[in-house]
Amino acid sequence: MSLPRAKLVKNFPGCPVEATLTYLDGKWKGVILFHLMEGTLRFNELRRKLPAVTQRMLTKQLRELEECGLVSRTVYPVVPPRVEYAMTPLGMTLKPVIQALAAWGDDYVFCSPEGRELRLASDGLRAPVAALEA
Amino acid sequence: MSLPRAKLVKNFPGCPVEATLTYLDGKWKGVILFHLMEGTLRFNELRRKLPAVTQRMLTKQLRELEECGLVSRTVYPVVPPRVEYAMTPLGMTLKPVIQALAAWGDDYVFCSPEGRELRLASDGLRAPVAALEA
DNA sequence: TTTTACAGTATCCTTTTGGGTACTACGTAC
DNA sequence: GTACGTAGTACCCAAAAGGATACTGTAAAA
Repeated sequence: MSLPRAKLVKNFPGCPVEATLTYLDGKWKGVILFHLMEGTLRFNELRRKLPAVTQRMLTKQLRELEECGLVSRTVYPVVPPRVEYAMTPLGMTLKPVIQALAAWGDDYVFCSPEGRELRLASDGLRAPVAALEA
Repeated sequence: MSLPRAKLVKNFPGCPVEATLTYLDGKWKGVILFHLMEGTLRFNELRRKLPAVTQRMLTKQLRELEECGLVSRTVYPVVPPRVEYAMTPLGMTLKPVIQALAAWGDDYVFCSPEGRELRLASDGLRAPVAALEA
C-alpha cells in the first residue's frame, strides 16, 4: 500500500469530503445508488424509477459508476438483451454515506408547491429545525 | 407546514439523496463546509486553506451557501474590511453528512502518485476493502 | 404484418460551470 | 509616495455537463 491516502493530499481534492463527492457527482448518481442499494435492477427497471432521465444519461452515469468500481454490470446474452446492474462490495461501503444524505434530505429539504424548486427547512423554522431545539 | 416533504416528490429531485446533493454540489462547497465545521473563518483565511481556488469562485460558492442558509456572512464595517463566514444552525445539521463523506473518503479514496488523479481502494483490494472482510 | 420490449449508440445542440485577468476602495506601513 | 492587505466585482472565455432526437437489431406478441 504505497499510495498516499486522500487525506494526505494537500492540493486537489483538498479534503476527503471532496474526494467522496467526486464519485457522487453527476446529476443522477445519487438516485441510482439509492435504488441499487435495495437490490439489483435491470436497465429499464432503473429507467422507470427515474422518470426524467434520458437513456443516454442513464447509460452514461451507469458507465461511470461501473468504471470506478461502485456498480457492476452483467450482460446475459439473450434476446431481448438482459443487463443487470448491482452494487459491488465497494459500492456497498457507501451505504452509510447514502443513508446520511437521505436522512438529511428527508429532514430538511422541501419541495415548493410549484414542484420544481427545492427549499431548505430554514425559512420560517419548520418542524425539523424546531426539532433541533427540543 | 403545508409544503410536501422532499421524500414525497416523485419527479425531481427524485429522492432525498439527490435533494441533499443539490446543496453540496459545486466544486468547492464540500471543502468549504468541511473547514467551516471547525469554526468561523475570514474570507482570506478560507482562501489560504484552499490553495487552488480563485477569488471569484470562492465568493461565488460562499454566496450560494449563504443564499440557501447553510452559512452566514458577517461584515464588520472597518478598514481594511473584515468579513466572517460561519455555519448557521441549519448548516450544523449537515455535520453527520460531512462526517460520513469524510470518513468514506479517508477510507477508500487514494491519490495516484502523479498527484492529480483519484483512485478507489478497489483496484487490488487494499487495506480498507480487506478490512471489510475482517 | 406491424408493433413492442430490450439495451443501448450516434449526432448535434444548449446550458451550466468553472477559470483568467484586471479592476476597485481604503487605511496603514515602509 | 509607493506598496500591501482586505474583500471583493466585472468581463470574457473554455470546458464540461446535460438534453433532444433519431437510429440499431432481434424475438416474441398482437
